[in-house]
Amino acid sequence: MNKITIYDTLSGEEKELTPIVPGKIKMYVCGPTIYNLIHIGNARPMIIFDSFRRFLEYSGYEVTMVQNFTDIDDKIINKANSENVSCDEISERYINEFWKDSELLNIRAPNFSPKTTNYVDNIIKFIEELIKKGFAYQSGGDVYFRVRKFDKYGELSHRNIEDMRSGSRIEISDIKEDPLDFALWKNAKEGEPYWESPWGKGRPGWHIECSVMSTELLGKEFDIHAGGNDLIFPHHENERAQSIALHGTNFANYWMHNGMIKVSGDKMSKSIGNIWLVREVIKKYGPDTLKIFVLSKHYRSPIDFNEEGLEAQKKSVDRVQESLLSAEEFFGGNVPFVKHSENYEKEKEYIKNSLSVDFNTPKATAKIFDYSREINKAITDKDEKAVAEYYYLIKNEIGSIFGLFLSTSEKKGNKTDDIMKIVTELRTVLKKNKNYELSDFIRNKLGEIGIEIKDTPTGTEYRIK
RNA sequence: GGCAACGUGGCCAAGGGGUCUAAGGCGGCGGUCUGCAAAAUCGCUAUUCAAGGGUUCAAAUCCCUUCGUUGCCUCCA
Repeated sequence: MNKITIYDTLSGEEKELTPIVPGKIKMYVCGPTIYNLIHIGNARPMIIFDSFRRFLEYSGYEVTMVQNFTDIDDKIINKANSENVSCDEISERYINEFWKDSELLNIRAPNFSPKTTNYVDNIIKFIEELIKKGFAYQSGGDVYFRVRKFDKYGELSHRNIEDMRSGSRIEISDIKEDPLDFALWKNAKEGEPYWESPWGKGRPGWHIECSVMSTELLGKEFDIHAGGNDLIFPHHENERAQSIALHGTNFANYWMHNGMIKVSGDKMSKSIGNIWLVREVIKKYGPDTLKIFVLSKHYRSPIDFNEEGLEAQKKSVDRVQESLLSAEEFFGGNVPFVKHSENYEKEKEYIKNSLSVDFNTPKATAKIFDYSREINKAITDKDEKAVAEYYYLIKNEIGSIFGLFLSTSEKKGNKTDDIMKIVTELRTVLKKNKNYELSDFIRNKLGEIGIEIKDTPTGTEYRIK
């Protein structure tokens, strides 16, 4: 297996990936709170970590991936109240929609997709243990984590407790022993959903769910914990504190965090209201465009999102799709498999090596365009072997790692093809008779409805845009 | 105020001590092909990597300072 390095937030450096169990990787990705349709800010970690997981599998690892749904939380309660429906109805609805968007993006489902509300018993037990160990205390109907008792607090987000106090934006509360303490269990207010617990009716705090579900599904110590970098503090810091306090293990050995998507300088966020829904973007630009747009930037850098950028990306993706389609037509439908040449293996190595250094997807995706050009050249040269080789480098190597270019040829319907054949023949006759006025008229009219005519030396072709 | 990241061509974006007169994409310019067009293809489009110092035989890459941008410190992917 090739050496893979990734940047680890905790140590602040690139580290070689060494799994706890050789050949196996267990990873936990923080999923969304499901109170709305997902936007492309939510989609970035989905795209990145789905690809990373596929890359690990491509590299020979057996991967167990967990991504949770937070299905109980203030925002869900608010949404439910505003629509006058139950929280369950809200979370079920948006989980459903989440899967639709995932599928549109060609994102594989994780091995486990746990929901917080299914783990309340485990959460209660976890909290009880923390209380027994002195890391948590009850105050009224709430339970809090005693931050100062955990001496590693702040390690992950690289900050120290004293700095945080001087910031003094932390609310002072007389029910907490210390302003830094955070809630493990929240007392239920009037009209809120609740579960029975040793501390009365209430619900889990935000951070505890991930500690519990990761432990239940992956064990007390696992390999990779991932999510957006806005979760580093407080969410991941708190998760880590709870888990290490209770189990004494390292919890997660590697912390991966993706950068934010910004819109003209601001972070894309539901609370600011500058969001782009995944399904809107896909409808307008297609899944491959969105994915390559995301993957052509390094996952830790911020991305500035704008339509011009997507527009440019779409053009590049259309060109690739065009060449794949041409390759299929070149072989009359199906591109035959060919024995991997030395060159093919060399290219595979290049892709693998690029992705093995802190998952450098921009370097790998750049290859798509090189291969696309090679396909076009090979078609011109009638080099069957090369056409097939570069076709499969895109489709089966890069495509399988990133979930790209799954379907190329379904843009044409059967009847459309028949009609177009007639139109094409008509134009050929017209052109033979030098009736360019009429043949151009047909071409222009078709162009207006999005059918592009191309008169090539070998005959007339068309594309539906 | 504290912590962290970043500043590469007109725009997006890799590279992270020598193979960099810097990959790839978008755009632009020119050639080939074509009745014309589109597509394709070929060539050109950063002696330069925010600015100023320093280390080194050698820096876009390391160090310092300044300027600028962003994220986190409160729910957030």
